Amino acid sequence: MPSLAESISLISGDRPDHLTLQEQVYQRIRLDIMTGKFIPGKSVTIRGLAETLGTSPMPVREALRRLVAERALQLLPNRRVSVPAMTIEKYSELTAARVALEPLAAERALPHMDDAMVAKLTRLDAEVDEGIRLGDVELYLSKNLEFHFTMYRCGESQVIMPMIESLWLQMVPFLYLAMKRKGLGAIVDQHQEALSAIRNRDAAALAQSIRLDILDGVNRMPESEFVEES
Amino acid sequence: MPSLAESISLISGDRPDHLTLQEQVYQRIRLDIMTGKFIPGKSVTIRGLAETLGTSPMPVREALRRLVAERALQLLPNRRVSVPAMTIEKYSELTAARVALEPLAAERALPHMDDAMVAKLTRLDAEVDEGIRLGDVELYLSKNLEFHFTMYRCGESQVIMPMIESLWLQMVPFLYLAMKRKGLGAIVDQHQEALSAIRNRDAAALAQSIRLDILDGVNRMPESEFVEES
DNA sequence: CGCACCCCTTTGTGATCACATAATATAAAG
DNA sequence: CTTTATATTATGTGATCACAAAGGGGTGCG
Repeated sequence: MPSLAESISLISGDRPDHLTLQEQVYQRIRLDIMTGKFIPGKSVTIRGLAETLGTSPMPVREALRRLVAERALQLLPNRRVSVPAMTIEKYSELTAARVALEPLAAERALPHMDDAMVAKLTRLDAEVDEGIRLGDVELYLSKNLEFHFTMYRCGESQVIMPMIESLWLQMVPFLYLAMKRKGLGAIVDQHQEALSAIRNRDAAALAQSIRLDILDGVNRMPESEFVEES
Repeated sequence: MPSLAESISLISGDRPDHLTLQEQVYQRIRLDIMTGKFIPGKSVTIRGLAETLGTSPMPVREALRRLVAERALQLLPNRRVSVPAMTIEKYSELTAARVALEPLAAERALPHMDDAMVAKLTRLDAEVDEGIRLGDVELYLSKNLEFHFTMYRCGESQVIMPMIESLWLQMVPFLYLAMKRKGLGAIVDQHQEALSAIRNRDAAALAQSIRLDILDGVNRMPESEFVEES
């Protein structure tokens, strides 16, 4: 199991006891989506996936429907599903929504973060840097995801977290493919600033560092990566 | 078909051509949820709903799963689904998320609103006031929903709108029951302020009026309406 | 009177089948 | 060779069945 799979499993309810088949299928398909295994626009079929995964069409059906509801997949007018293509408009919307919600999640998490959590986040940030240094897209994306979600989860937000998860579910597949094609480049983040804001118990500074972290990473996306229309 | 039904159908894709059975079942169950037809915490069964709606369990199954993904229903550890009870923490989170997203949606919609839209919103606001004056919960909730969603939809936001829809889906059932029990009272809103901000093309003023509109309505909720824990 | 055990029912999950529709390949006509 | 018409296949949707697990109820024992 690749490293990205473990990190992605941080998203949304990982209840090991609750291992219904459709849940496993859901996790697997979601991982495949986030690591660019499906070509955007090309429709995925229930029976095809069922045969690949060695199950009946039933669990696949429910997993696909759930992923459509979470906006990781789109329902075409033909009733078929596919990975949606990324447009500039959608990307800017995703960014705007992230800027609106993630600083909020970080602020709500701050009171619940102790020294051990700061240490854990510091370690994760080091691994993010390692990924950047090596140009390892999987490592970078997985550890960056872990950094953000580990932080936000401290807030125990039952409403805001699922929304952030949905946003990443829509954003990551595109980032994965774009970075795989263009390389990581000289990515900068605001993790250090966020960490020192946490240590100082400075909610405003933390929120601001998260805002900048999102916008920093985003503005480096060349236009050539997007498709034309919705 | 009651008035609330038509307004609620403003939420999420209403494609009349696309009338698969599970879609109709979904719309119907969603309406029942928002009008308090299910007791929070009491589990709803697939077969029970199927019998009530006169279909096989299949479409109900998919509709329920979709509503769970949209957070209108919750999945209990027993694999059963129920309308989640409202807690103070959840309500404050819903409010925070609304304050974060809805002003954003309004700002994005502003450039696309013409005089006809202002006239339509003015008419809807009058109907909202009528609902308040009559103490008609259904009328108030449906027209208030229409007012907000008609405005936000002008922005053609494909990412932010579904998130706002999910928030209302979680909020409205609770409001419905609380207002039915306690009455509308002297509800105040910021619709007039929003309308004049639109006429002046003042994005900041519009965003602020939406913020206040959300917080105004929210702070009037007595604590006695909530349940104890999550 | 309270509590544990057992039986019957209900329920969610997964598999299989049937059908209508959309997609694709094939063939015929220009 | 292109294009249109046709036939064949593939696909989503809905229904039904099988099964294991959870719920509920009643009885017997402590």
